[in-house]
Amino acid sequence: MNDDDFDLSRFLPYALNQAAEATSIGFQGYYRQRYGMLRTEWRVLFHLGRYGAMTAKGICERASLHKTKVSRAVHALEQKRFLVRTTQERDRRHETLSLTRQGEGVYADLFKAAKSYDAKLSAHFSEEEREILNRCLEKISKL
Amino acid sequence: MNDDDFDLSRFLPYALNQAAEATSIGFQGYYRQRYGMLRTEWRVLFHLGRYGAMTAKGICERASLHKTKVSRAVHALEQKRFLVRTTQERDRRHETLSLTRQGEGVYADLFKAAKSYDAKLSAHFSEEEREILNRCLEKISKL
DNA sequence: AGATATTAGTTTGATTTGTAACTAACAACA
DNA sequence: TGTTGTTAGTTACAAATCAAACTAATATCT
Repeated sequence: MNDDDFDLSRFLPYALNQAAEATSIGFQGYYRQRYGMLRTEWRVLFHLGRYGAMTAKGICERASLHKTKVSRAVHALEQKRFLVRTTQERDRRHETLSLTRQGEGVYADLFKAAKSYDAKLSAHFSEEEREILNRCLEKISKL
Repeated sequence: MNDDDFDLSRFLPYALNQAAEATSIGFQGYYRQRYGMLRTEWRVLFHLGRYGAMTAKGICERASLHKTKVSRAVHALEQKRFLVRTTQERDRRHETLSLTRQGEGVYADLFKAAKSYDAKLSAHFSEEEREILNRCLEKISKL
C-alpha cells in the first residue's frame, strides 16, 4: 500500500471513533432527554439490570470503566432513585448496588430502546457483515 | 433473538466505543508524549499534512469536528509552531492554515507511526475481515 | 447607502473527564 | 498488639468538552 492510499478513514482508531460517535448520537439523545442520564450512568444501569446486583468494582471490571467514573455514575443514579446501596456485612468496604423498582422500569425501557436501535442499525448490513463486524470489534476490544 | 442474547457487547454503539478506545490508547500515547498533542490536534495536523493547506471550516467539514474544537486545536498547533495562518485577501473572514516546516516534520513522523500502528492492528485480521470491517465502519459513519 | 442576515472563527461559563491523593475497612505478619 | 500493606470507594483539582453568546467581515435586499 503506498502512502496515497492511507487516509484517515482507513486508520482503524480513527474509523472506529467516527463510527462510534455516529452511532452514539441517536441513542444518547434518548436516555439524555428522557432520564437526564449520562453515558456512564446508562452503562452502569445496564449492567445492574442485565446481570443483577453487584458491587461498583464488579462494574468497573465488566465494563472496563475507571472507578471514579463509576463512583460518580452510581452517585447520580442514587440521586435519581434508580438504585440503592447496601453495605455488605461480611466486608464493610463493599457495597452491593441494586436497582430500585423505578430503576428496573427505566432499565426495561432503555433495554427495549437499545434493542430496537440496534436492529435499525443492523438493517444496513448483511448477516455475514454483521457477524464479522461483531467478531472484529470483540477481538479489538481484547487487544 | 431473545433477550438473553442481547448483552452490551452486541450493542453496536457500545461495541464500537469499546473498540475505539482500545485502539486509541496506544497511538494516543505516542503523539501525547512526543509532541504534547491532543487528539483533535493530531487530526487537524493530519488533515493539513495529508490534504494540504485549507481553512478551519474545511477541516470541520472533512473531519466532522465542531468549530470550537478545531479553533482550539489550531491555536495549540500555532503555539507549537506547527502551523501558520494567512488571512485570505479575497475574504478576510477566512484564514488559510498551512503547516510550517516543523509541522511537516511532525506530520511525517506521525504518519509513519500511524501506518505502522495500523499495520500492527491489521495483523490480527484476515484480508476479508479487514475489508468488511472497513466497509462497515465507513457505512456507519455516513448514517 | 443603510438595515438585516450570514458566515468564519473566538470566547465564555457550565458540564464532564482524568489524575492523583485521600479515607475507611480489612489483611498479614512480625 | 501494632505496624505495614491492600482494597473499595470518594474527593479535589486540573484538563478537556460542549453549548451558547459573541466579534468581525461580507452578502443581500430595499
